[in-house]
Amino acid sequence: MTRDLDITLDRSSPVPLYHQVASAFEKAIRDGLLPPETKLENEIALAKRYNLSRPTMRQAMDQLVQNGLVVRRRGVGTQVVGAPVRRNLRLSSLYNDLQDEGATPQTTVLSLELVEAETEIAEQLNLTRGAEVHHMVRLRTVDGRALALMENWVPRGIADFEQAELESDGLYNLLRRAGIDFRMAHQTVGAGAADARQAELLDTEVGAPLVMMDRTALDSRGIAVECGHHVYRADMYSFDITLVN
Amino acid sequence: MTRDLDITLDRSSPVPLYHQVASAFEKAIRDGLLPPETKLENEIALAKRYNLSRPTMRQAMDQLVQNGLVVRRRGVGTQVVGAPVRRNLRLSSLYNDLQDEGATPQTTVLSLELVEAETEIAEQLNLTRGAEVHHMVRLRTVDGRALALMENWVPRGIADFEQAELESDGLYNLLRRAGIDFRMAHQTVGAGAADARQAELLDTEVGAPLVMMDRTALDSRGIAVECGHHVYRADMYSFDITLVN
DNA sequence: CAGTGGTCTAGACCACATA
DNA sequence: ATGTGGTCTAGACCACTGC
Repeated sequence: MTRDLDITLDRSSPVPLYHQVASAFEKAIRDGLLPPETKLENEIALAKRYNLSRPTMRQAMDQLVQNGLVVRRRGVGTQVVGAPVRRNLRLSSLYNDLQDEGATPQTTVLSLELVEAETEIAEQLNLTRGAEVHHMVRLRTVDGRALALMENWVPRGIADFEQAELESDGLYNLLRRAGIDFRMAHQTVGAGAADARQAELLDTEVGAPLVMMDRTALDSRGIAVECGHHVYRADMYSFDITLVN
Repeated sequence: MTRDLDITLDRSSPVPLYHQVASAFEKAIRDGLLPPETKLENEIALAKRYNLSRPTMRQAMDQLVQNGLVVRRRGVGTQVVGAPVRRNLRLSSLYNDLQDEGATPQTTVLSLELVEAETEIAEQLNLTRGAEVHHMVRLRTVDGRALALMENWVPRGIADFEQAELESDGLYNLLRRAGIDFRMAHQTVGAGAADARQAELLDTEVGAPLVMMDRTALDSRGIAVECGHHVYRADMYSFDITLVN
């Protein structure tokens, strides 16, 4: 049934106990120590085993459920899911595949300027029209092959931008270093055909299918701090989503 | 600051208290009673106000956070998010728009048969190759306009399929009625170009951009019960995603 | 410093699934 | 009948934020 995981808890660590436990289980599942469909001990026994209260143990299990690693059934128990994230049917997530193989992504800044927000952007960022925003266009390549064309807007005053930093660390790392605490993002994923400019930059044909993604990111105050419009070559990128409940 | 929401709790209801509270707040936020950036009372006061313990009140707030309606900051408080889900930048979620306007979606079953699973499908559903699966192809239209071509597979023995039921109620409702308790789904969203068959059925041109989605759905036992490959006209459909944390 | 959310405890009762 | 997860209580201490 359940092997006895050898979990060592550090009660003086700043890492919450439920997170320490959840991480240990997560690792065990990913490493195959707890194979698919394995039934876990019940929550009370687990709590006792690791000297935790039941609510704390439950919080750990909640995290596993949220991450799609286990499934709970009332009156029955908790099991490791039978079907881990599988590779795609017809869609190729080539970029991820490349990453796994140690390919080197590179980013080139095509444009970086301070502009007045158009109506659409102002709405996205909850600004008055004409407010100043940083606008940047970047091209991402992997092993020299064009992957994505990324256009982003950030309200003035949130951070300073330098081309070199943007190219070496990425937009999100730069913003995080500027003190932004991301909490939420709304994304829309669709498709479209490449226009002349996109086709040239992405080294493909006019009319070629592209994955299109729009995003608005909010910080810990619930305020929009960034929005972006990204297009990816359809043969090199796709989005993976796991829904729970 | 916080208006006093008039929430009536039914302690004898099978609906959990935290869910009753969360639903009331959710409605208040969506109705504009609690405008964006409104600061809520602290958790202890709220618990007291509604005669709940703090953990129960917290569970309610957790649900609001998870749904992207409020943001919490330690030492500061809880606020309604400043940027509710906005309309798209360049992507048009036309299908949703049509739905809002009361358009009538319709489904036609193009094919429905019991076949032996190909390797790819068998892997998706965690079956041995050659196991029998129901295979169906459906065309969805909205107000007579072609929207999506949907191909799905379900292991034999899970449910019985009838064309009429599939067209009137949809696949998921049919499976739910057969006792399937969906818990989790892995989705991959990408793009591609229409081939001849897709172009004809979706009333578009060969090479036209399509949104492509692959999905595997798991039930409460964590076992794969359905997988599908759907393609949508790019000018009529996109996926909305809200990420938290 | 005061106020907030984040974590944790030690129980309790209930609804549901399975035998 | 038994065992499971689902819910709920009434506290406690801590870490962080802002004044």
